[in-house]
Amino acid sequence: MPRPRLSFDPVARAEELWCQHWGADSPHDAMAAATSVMRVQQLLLARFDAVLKPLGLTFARYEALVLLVFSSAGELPLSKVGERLMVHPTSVTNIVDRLEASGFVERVPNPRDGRGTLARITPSGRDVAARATERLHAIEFGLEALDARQRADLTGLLRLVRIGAGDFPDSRTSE
Amino acid sequence: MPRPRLSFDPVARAEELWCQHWGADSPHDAMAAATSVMRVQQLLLARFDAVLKPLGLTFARYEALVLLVFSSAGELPLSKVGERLMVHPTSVTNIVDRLEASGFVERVPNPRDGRGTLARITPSGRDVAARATERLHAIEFGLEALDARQRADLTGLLRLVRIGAGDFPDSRTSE
DNA sequence: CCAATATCAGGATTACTGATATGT
DNA sequence: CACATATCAGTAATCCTGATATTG
Repeated sequence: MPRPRLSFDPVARAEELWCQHWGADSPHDAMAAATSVMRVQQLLLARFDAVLKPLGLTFARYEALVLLVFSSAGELPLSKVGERLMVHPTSVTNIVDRLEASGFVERVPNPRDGRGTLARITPSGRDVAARATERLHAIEFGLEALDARQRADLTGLLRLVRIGAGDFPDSRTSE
Repeated sequence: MPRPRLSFDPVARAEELWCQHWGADSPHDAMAAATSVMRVQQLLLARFDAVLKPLGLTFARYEALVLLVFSSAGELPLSKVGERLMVHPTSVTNIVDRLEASGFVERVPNPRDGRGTLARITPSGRDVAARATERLHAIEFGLEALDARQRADLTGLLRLVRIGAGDFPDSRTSE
């Protein structure tokens, strides 16, 4: 449905030129794979933000909201939110500010740590999270082009990359 | 080598909770794959920017520089740069501003179109691009965890997603 | 006159640094 | 006192809208 941006595969073209300029012994296959990740992320994020915009959400705020929906009490310390979403503490403050201004979360002091603050999801927040999820389900998170097997393969390959980059420890190794 | 951020796989955890909250018939596999793309992109970009920072480059500027290195004459219209990198015209202006301030590119009027401007790479720009590429090769673009087969598989799967999102037309179809 | 090419002004979002108030 | 948890001020990077001068 979307109009193609280019008349050729930019990743394949780049890999070809890479070999010519920097040698066939360069890790051109890694360059092509990494470039693909970057480009797909751009394409997916653009689609997600377009779908969420009418609801007053960005994808970052949606992720924070879902984290709260999934928590047992509907609330989490801001530090936990930042850790899980890999965002800077000051960015968490900003994101929660916006969500609070929209009435989707509220700040409450952490009863178990006087220094901390909890973000607590509101009924309105749960409602918008459900509607946003519906919309993302409708576009299959931008992955209509992949079948179940391919989605699992993709997740598995990226899982290896995440372990290699220290996202979480590989439970199958003794470390 | 990097210290793990979490003690569990956040993507697997999310997929589990997704089924509990929004049903096993939801496209939870697409959610898991899309979330993996987002997370890997964050991890890779952080590594790339860390490696490029000592050279005075961000990954976005590096990509623009490589585009010029690969062009036959070492120069391209700014509009072409934006198209290829999927960045907004105003962002191209900004990126070229920075590269020009660093002495890595220069602006010259487009002799074939009086409205346009070319970004032309300088000898200094070619030098820093080569050194940056060396550094990225040294970390195998963050994909040390994948072998050649896995890199090709990853690129192939993401190619399907890109075609589905309209990145470029599938040459095997008649359209 | 209409369309394309930058560029600029201004606003929005997120990342980061450094400083700070508070509490463990 | 050292450390952790937000928050704030300020800067940087990028995206976007709208306006503009120039040119095709």
